[in-house]
Amino acid sequence: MEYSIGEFSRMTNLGIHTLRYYEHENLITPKRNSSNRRCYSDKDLAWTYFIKRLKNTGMPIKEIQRYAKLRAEGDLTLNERMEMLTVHRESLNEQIKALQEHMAKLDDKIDFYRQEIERTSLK
Amino acid sequence: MEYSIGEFSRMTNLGIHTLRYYEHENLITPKRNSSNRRCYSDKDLAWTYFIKRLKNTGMPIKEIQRYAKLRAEGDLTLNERMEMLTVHRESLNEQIKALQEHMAKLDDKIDFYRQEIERTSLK
DNA sequence: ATACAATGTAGAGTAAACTCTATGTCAAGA
DNA sequence: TCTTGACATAGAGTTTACTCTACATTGTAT
Repeated sequence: MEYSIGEFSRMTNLGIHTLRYYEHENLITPKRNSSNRRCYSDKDLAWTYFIKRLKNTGMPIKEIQRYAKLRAEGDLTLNERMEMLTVHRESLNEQIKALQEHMAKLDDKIDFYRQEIERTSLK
Repeated sequence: MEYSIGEFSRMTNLGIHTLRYYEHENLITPKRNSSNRRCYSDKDLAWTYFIKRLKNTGMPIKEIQRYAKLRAEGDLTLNERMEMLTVHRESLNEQIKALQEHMAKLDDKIDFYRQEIERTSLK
């Protein structure tokens, strides 16, 4: 299946402007039809979901760009891409650990507040 | 103990400019000495660490500002502050869950790469 | 007394990632 | 044929959170 930018925008929850911006940055590069309209494919869709995943895990556009470039170069870059993902995996792991630690401290603080409120009878 | 902005900057790993910016935004409001220099206290230090924690868990400055304002108003806002932290705790929890899911998908992808590289003998 | 390093303020500049505006093209329905 | 409405490009504007510049004071070591 092929989709217009409007359809694709609805499917991916990315604004039309954002999609054009991503294309400008060489992240998502749909085909064009005879009248120069963008034609997004199902492959573009899967790729877009992956881009969103990288973004949601804190990878900056510049680095996604680098990954996209390797991807466009084909199978010869498989090693390099795997390396990128492995490194990113490690940073994700550290992010999670850090957040869990923050969570524990936050819980301490909330407990402290509970006690304070009890003590000063502000319940 | 009291600290100059330079000392405080080194202790907190926040740039001098950032500290002045935070003061401008009413986040950290140190005392001043007779010649108008900032005097940061140990209380400011603990508070600054907490601010950093909120930031590192994705709370925007605007919201930290709101929290700081309540804090400055004293004990009568304990309830409200605890409420804020409880809500934030929930969002942190969801962040962690989302990251863990992303991690699982990333592992799948890395495995896929490993197989592809094996298959195409690019090792 | 003087140089110089740290600090003060006000305001401009930066980077990332969008987001919007102006203007133009084109296919399809009334 | 005329008018929408979706799409096109180029470039300007926005938001967040700093970060830096220019210039004036002040504290301290020589």
